[in-house]
Amino acid sequence: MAQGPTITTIAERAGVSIASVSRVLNGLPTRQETVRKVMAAAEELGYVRNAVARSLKSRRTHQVAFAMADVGNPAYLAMLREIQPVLKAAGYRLVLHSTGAVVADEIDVLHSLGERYVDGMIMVPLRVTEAHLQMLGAARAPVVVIGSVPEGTPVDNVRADSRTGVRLAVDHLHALGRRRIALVNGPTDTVPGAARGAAYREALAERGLPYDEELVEIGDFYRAEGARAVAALLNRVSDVDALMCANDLIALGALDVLRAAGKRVPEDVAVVGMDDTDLAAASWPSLTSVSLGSAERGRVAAELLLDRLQDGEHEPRVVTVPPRLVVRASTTPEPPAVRDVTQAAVRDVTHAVGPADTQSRSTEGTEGTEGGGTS
Amino acid sequence: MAQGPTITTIAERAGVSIASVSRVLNGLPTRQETVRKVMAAAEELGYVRNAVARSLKSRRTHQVAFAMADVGNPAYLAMLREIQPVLKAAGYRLVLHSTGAVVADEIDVLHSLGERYVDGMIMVPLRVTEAHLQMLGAARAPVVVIGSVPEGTPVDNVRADSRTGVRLAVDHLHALGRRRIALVNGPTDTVPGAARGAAYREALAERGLPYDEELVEIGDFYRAEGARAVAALLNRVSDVDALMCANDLIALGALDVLRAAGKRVPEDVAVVGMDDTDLAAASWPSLTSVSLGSAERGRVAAELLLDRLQDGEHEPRVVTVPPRLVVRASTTPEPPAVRDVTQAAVRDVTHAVGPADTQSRSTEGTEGTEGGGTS
DNA sequence: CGAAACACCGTAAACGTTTACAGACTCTTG
DNA sequence: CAAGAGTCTGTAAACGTTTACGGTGTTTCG
Repeated sequence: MAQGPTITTIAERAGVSIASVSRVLNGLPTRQETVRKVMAAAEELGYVRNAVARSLKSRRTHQVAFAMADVGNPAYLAMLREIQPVLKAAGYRLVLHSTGAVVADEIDVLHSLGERYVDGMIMVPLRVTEAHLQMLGAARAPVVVIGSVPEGTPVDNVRADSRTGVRLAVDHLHALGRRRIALVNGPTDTVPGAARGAAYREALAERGLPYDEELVEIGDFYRAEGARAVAALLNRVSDVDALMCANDLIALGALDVLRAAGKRVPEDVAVVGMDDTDLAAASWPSLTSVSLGSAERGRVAAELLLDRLQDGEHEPRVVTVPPRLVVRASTTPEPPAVRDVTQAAVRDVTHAVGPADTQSRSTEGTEGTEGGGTS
Repeated sequence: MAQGPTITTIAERAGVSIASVSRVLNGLPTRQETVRKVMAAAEELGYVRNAVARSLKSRRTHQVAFAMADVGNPAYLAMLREIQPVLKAAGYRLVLHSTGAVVADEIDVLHSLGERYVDGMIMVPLRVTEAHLQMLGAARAPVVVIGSVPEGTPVDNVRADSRTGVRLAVDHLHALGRRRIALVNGPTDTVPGAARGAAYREALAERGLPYDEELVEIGDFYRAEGARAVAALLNRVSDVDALMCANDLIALGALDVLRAAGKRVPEDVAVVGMDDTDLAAASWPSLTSVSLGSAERGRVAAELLLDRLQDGEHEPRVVTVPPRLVVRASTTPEPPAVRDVTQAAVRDVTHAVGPADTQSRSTEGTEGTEGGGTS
C-alpha cells in the first residue's frame, strides 16, 4: 500500500547516489563496500524494481502479446500452451488478446502496438485482409503471423499445411479400402473451409477417385451442425463408407448420428476428424484425427519472435509445419480381444495429461488452420 | 521501425507546446483552433500514445495479471474465458502467468507485483501456504484469490463449494436407487482430493449409507490413472452400482474400463464426473458431471478486482459460488427410441460451441476447486 | 615528489507523459 | 481607459529508472 521504496529511498538510506544504487542493482562494477550498503538498504526496504520506469528508459517492456480470436478454441489454446513457456524462459511476460470474431478488433490490436506496451506480438488472424497487410507493413514492433500471409509481407510467418493434412486422411481411408469418402465441411467462405474443400478434391483425384458432389455436405464447425450435416448426407446417399470431417466437433456430431442410425464405426463407416483436439481422444470410439500442428506452430512462432527481438534486422522467415495423422479407433477396428482390462483401458490414451482436477498439456498437436472463419 | 512520433514531434509540427498537445489528446478544454492543429498533426504523423510513459506518470498500467498453474487445465481455462472479456470491457489488458506445479513460482509472481507492471492480480493458488498468506498480506497491489483463503486475509476471495458438489452427486445417485456408490479419488494430499474425500463421507452419512473403505480407491487425476483405479476397484468388489469420480478424466478412464469389462453405463454402473469439462459432453455415453462453477468464479473474481481497482479501500469480500449438477447419459438411461436422427444427435449437446475449427466458449460451468494439487 | 593512470562515484540528462502554476492575451465593466 | 475577470497556453517539474560525463581520491611510476 504505502508508496513503495524507489532507488532514491535506497540512496538516502545507504548514503550513496541513485546512480550507485542503479549500478549495484544492475551488477555493474562497484566497490564492495558500496554494494554491501546498497544491498542491505534494498533488503531492509523490500525494494522491487519498477518495471514501468525501467521500460521507459530502456525501451524494452519484456512483454509480448499473443492475439487470436478466442482463447476457448483448442487450436489457439494449444498454441498458447507452447508459446507461454518459451517466452517465460526468455524472460518475457505474455499479454493475451482475445479479439473475438470481429476482424476490426485485430486491426485495433495491431494498431495498439504503437503504444509500445509490448516488444512484439504473435498473431493468428481470422482472415488476412488488405487492412491487415497494411497494418503489418507499418507495425511499430515485430509481428509473427501464424497463418499464411502473402510473399513479401514483412513479417515472420508460420504456416500449416491443411492440403497435405487432408491428403493424409484420404490416403489413410483409401488404404483401408474405403471408396465412398464423403466430406463434411464447414462454411466454404472461411479460410479453413475453403482450403479443406479444395484439398479434398485434390486428394480424391490423386487416388483416382471420382469427385461426387453428392458426397459433400456443408454445415458449420460445431457439433450440432456437424450432426445435421451428416444426417442430411445419410438421407441422401446410402453407401458412404467414410466421413472426412473438417474438424473434430463435426466428427463428434457424425459419431452421434451414426450411432443413432445403427451404423458401426469404423466397420460400416470410418470417421476422421481434424485438429486432433483433446476431444478426439475422449470420444467413443476415439477419433482418428489430422493434427495440423497447432502446438508446434505456437512454439515455432515464439522462437521466431525471440530471434527477431534479439537480432531485429534479418529477412522475414517463413516456416511451414507439417501435418500429422493420429490414428485411433474411428478408422481402425478394435484389437480382437481384451485380455487385461487395465491394459485395454489405457490403450488409446494418446495424450499425456496433467495436474489435478483435469487434463492438461497434451504434448503434441491439435487443431490448426490458417485463420478461423466464423459464419 | 523509425522512432515513432511523440507529443514533442506533434508540438513542433503544430507549433504549440507539449502541454497543449497533451491537453488536446486528453480532451481537456482547449481552443478550437489549437485542437484542430494538434489533431491534424497527430493524424499526419500517425501518432499513438506511449503506454509506458503514460503509466509511469499516472501510476496506472491498465494491465491485470491472471496467475494459475497451467493454462491447459480446463478449469483455469474456463475462468480465463470469463475473466478476459470482463477486463477487456473495462479497458484492461490481461497478463497471463502460468506458474506450473511449483509453489515457489506463485510466491515469485506475487512478489513481482512490486514491479508495478500490473494494477492488480487474480490468482488461483495450487495450495495456500504460510508464505502465500505472508505475501498476500504485503502485496503491493490488489489481489483476488480464487480458492479458499483463511478469514482475515486481506484479499477478496472467491470460493467453490466442492462439499455441496459431491453431495449433489451422491444425492442424485441415491435418488436413482444406487446404494453401492464408490469414490474414485485423486491423491488425498491435494486440496481437491482431501475436500472431495471428506465430502463423500459426509454425503453418504447424510443419506444413511454406510462408509465402506472397500469402495474408496485412490489414483490420480488422469485418465489412465483413473482407469487403473477403477480396474482395481472392480477386481475387489463386484456389486458397485455407481462411481463418483473426483474429476472428469478419472471418469473417462472409468468408462473405458467399464466398457472393456462389459458393464453397461448407466444400467449396471452409473458414473459421475467432476468439473464438467468439455470432455464430459464429448464422451460416450456423455458424462453426468458436477460443475464447481469455474467460469462463474472467474467472472466474479474479475468483477471483484475491478471494484477494488476503482474504490480501493473497502473491506475484503468473500463470495462462494454454488456447484451445479449437470445430468447426462452416464447416470440416466437413454430416451426409449430414436425418431429423428437429427434430433437425437443434437440431444445432449449441453454446451454452446463457438467459431470455426473447434468448439469454444461453453457458456457455463466446468471444473473448479480450491487449489489443484499435483502429485 | 609531481604527474599520469585508474577506480569509484555523483551530477544531470534523458525516456514520453501529465499537470500545477503562472504568464499573456482578450473581454468585460466601472 | 484602467482594472479585474476569464480563457488559453507555455514552462517546468515530476513519475523512477539508466547512463554519459566529469570530478575526486588513490595508486603507480618516472
